[in-house]
Amino acid sequence: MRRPDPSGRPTIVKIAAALDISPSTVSRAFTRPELLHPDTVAAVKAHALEVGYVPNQLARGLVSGRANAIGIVLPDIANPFFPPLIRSIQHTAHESGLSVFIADSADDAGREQELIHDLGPQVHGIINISSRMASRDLQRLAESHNIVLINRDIADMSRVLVDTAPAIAQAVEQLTALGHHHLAYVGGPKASWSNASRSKAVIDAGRRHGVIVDTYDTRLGSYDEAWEATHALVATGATAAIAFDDVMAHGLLNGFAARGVRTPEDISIVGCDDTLATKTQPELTTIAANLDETARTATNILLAHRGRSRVAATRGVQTAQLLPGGSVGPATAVAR
Amino acid sequence: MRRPDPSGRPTIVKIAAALDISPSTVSRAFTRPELLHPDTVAAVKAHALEVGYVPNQLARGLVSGRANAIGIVLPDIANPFFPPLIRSIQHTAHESGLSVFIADSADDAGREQELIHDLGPQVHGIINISSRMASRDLQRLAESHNIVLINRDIADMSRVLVDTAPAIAQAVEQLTALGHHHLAYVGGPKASWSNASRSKAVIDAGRRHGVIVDTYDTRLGSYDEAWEATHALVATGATAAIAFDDVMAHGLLNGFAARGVRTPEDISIVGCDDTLATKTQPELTTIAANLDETARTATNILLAHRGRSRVAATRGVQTAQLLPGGSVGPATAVAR
DNA sequence: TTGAAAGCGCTAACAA
DNA sequence: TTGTTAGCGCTTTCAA
Repeated sequence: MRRPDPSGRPTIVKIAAALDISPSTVSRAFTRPELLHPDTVAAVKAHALEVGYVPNQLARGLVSGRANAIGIVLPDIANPFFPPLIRSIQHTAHESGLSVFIADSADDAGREQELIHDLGPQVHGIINISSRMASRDLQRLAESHNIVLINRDIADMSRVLVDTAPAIAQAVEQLTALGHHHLAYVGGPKASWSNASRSKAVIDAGRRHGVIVDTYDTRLGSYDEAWEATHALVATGATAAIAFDDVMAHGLLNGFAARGVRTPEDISIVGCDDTLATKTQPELTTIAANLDETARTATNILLAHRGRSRVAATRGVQTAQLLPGGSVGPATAVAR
Repeated sequence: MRRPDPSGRPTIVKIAAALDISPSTVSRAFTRPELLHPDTVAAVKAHALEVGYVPNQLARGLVSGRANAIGIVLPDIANPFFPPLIRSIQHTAHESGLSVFIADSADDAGREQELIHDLGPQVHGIINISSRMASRDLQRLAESHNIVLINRDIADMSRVLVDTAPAIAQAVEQLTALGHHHLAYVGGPKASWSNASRSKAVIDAGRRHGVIVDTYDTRLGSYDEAWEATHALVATGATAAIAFDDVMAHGLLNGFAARGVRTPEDISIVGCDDTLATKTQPELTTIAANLDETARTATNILLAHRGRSRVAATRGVQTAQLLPGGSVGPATAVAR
């Protein structure tokens, strides 16, 4: 493997020397071509292409104090909810000529804080998805960093939220109409705003319709925890379960099946996030939002804030929709 | 939102001035503390912590010509095979104080080439996973970039391969022992080395055991394509299908089910990659490798090559294992 | 429309 | 063990 020695890589100065013009002119050909004579721009670009010139983003960034990049900080890349968001953020950033750093905090709030602290000063801004940090810590970081949150609602911070409450209310309403009087909410990660928000939505809707709502907390919000929870759930007499997300709903589906409890005949299940709804049997009834739009909005807010201080915080909301599948049915008269 | 103005952020020079020492001493306190008097190091670190100093990676990188970062380039972040790899790479890099850029080529070889070309010069190296590029283009890029491939086998380039061939041979052997004489391989992405390698493994093993092997090509290797393929498959008389990956195996499973073909009673299915094997019904028989190890190996090779030119190419192999599930059973005597 | 020169924050010879 | 100095590649005043 051969790599050019440091002096081999084309630079603005070398291009300038080759064309017998000044380095600033070469620089302007890329950054402010409208200031230059079109012929000059053309000549520079042609030569640059020929020698394979790639602008050194480090040197560029050193002047402005920021790399030509943004960062994404999230709890766990492997959760299927995140990759589509990452992809959209990356594509949006790429359109603005920005690269994307990614950092996975392994569900650890301390690690998350450290990552933002270290990465923050190097980039134009950070999109922090499903943050596990305490609000006051986030607010403190926001004093010195450009941060946009996704699925975390903190006053005075810019954020884009996927609002699942209306769809959850609708799901509860449909369930009660189908004769379900005893629901369970199987919760996700403790420190997750989405979980708090969904939990509240189920409880509120349950109260409005006068039905019982049990809440099952989990530590991580994993498939396995949901699967295990079915052991306790079968004993309670609940006829419908709303899960934090599709992964957990899938755990419920399979856990119940392993115990001989059929979906939707014996138990109705509602998921969330639409990560694999159409792939289960029966297909999950779930709740979906436009994640592409969510990601683009967050990225655009971030870029709008870039370099400016004292920007008013923005609050964007994407309302999620209930997607009927085959995992919801009428409550059975027979108590189990 | 308040962000420090450019002059507000602490720098090495400011710390040096405050402590009345030279900037190089401050620099060394972070990079080569063993050269300094312990008291000096302590004083610098204490002050740095107090004023919230974060080293400017851009300036650091400008000197060496490379950012303190590596890049990951892959076809599609949302494919469940990749996120665990990304996570491991990121954690390994973090241990070496490196950040990670991520770039998704949207399955487009041209885009991939562009991403490597633009990102390459800025980083210590690039891990290119499941590359879709032509070999000669990759080789050309490797002349001027530090690249480590995962799941792409090109002579003279460093690479880490997940070898699924032995496990596939074993699967074919088990299937024939169970009376299957007509197999189908449902292929993945056209430009994928893994697909070519798996396809060949199935065909070779089939030949050795004297059984028929049909091959079904797809464009993207998606769940939907696999689902659709079951329409054609039911007519062929094949009693077992080996899919490119678990996502496609899942598509087969559900597609067959929708057509009243039961797994494993009527059809046996083998997946690959272990992305959701335990979550299907029945649980998929699949093929798994140690991805964590794969990612660490690739990252370590990359870091070992960093900054050095003319390094001998390394070829690492992770051998995948067959994981028996419930989706394989004896061939039925009844032809469908 | 172009050029000259200073400087972004840091590291790394070289000197002391 | 610490200081001095030059310079990484680029942008950006200021001047022409």
